[in-house]
Amino acid sequence: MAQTNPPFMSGVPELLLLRLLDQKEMYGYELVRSIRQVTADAISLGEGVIYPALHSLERNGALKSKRKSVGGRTRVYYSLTAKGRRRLQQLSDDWRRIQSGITNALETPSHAQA
Amino acid sequence: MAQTNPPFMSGVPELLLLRLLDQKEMYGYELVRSIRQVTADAISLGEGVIYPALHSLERNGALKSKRKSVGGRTRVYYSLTAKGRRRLQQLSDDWRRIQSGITNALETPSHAQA
DNA sequence: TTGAAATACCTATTGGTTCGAGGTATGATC
DNA sequence: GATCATACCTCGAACCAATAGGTATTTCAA
Repeated sequence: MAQTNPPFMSGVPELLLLRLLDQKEMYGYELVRSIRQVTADAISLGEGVIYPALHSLERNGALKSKRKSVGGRTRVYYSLTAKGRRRLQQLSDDWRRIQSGITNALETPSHAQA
Repeated sequence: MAQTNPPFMSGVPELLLLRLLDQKEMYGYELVRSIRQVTADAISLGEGVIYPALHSLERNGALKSKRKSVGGRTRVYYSLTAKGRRRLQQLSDDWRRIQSGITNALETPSHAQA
């Protein structure tokens, strides 16, 4: 089914990952749960979204990773690079621009004048 | 270059079209300008986005159209169907959900506790 | 002790859709 | 008579989120 490009989700995984990792380093599985938490269950992203997104962000230099062994388990911790912080800034700005545009449009009273 | 699915734009054309056409019937070229206006230039959608979106919305029954001749020019006016109004309602709800989720995530103080 | 659930990682495929560029034609303007 | 604004349209590319499926280890209850 793949229900791709669902409404309003483009760019969202990247923004959330950068935002969370800007606060502290985390590993993939943790990020999946964390995203549900910080969005109060409004947004839920599966591992099939998170892992590829992490890999792609690392590939283009926005994230760096290190492996850690914790209680017999291997975790891959990610954190932001300088480039990642710039990208976060840019995405946040984009988000706020779109957000305010839509808010304007939705709030325009139903029979307002130009 | 095609700069596709730029961050945060998925679903946006559909939402804006339904929203504007819920207020009054309009034609494509008019909608292009209107979107810039109601979003205070935050969002600008070209004809290459608007026309296919209108056709697709009409195809699946959210819009109905009628041709009008105005001063020698042919215009295709679109308006919402009942299905279109339901779709608008659903998209608005989706938008508000995502929007509040992201706002939560972005506003979380940088070193907040779980 | 066995087996289910949670933890933790991963990939392949699909599908939808936005975008820029380009194309036609008419009316207005200079 | 040329250029601009109006008004419609299509095509192709690029992108990327989602589902589904796959591996392996630890934990815990029956």
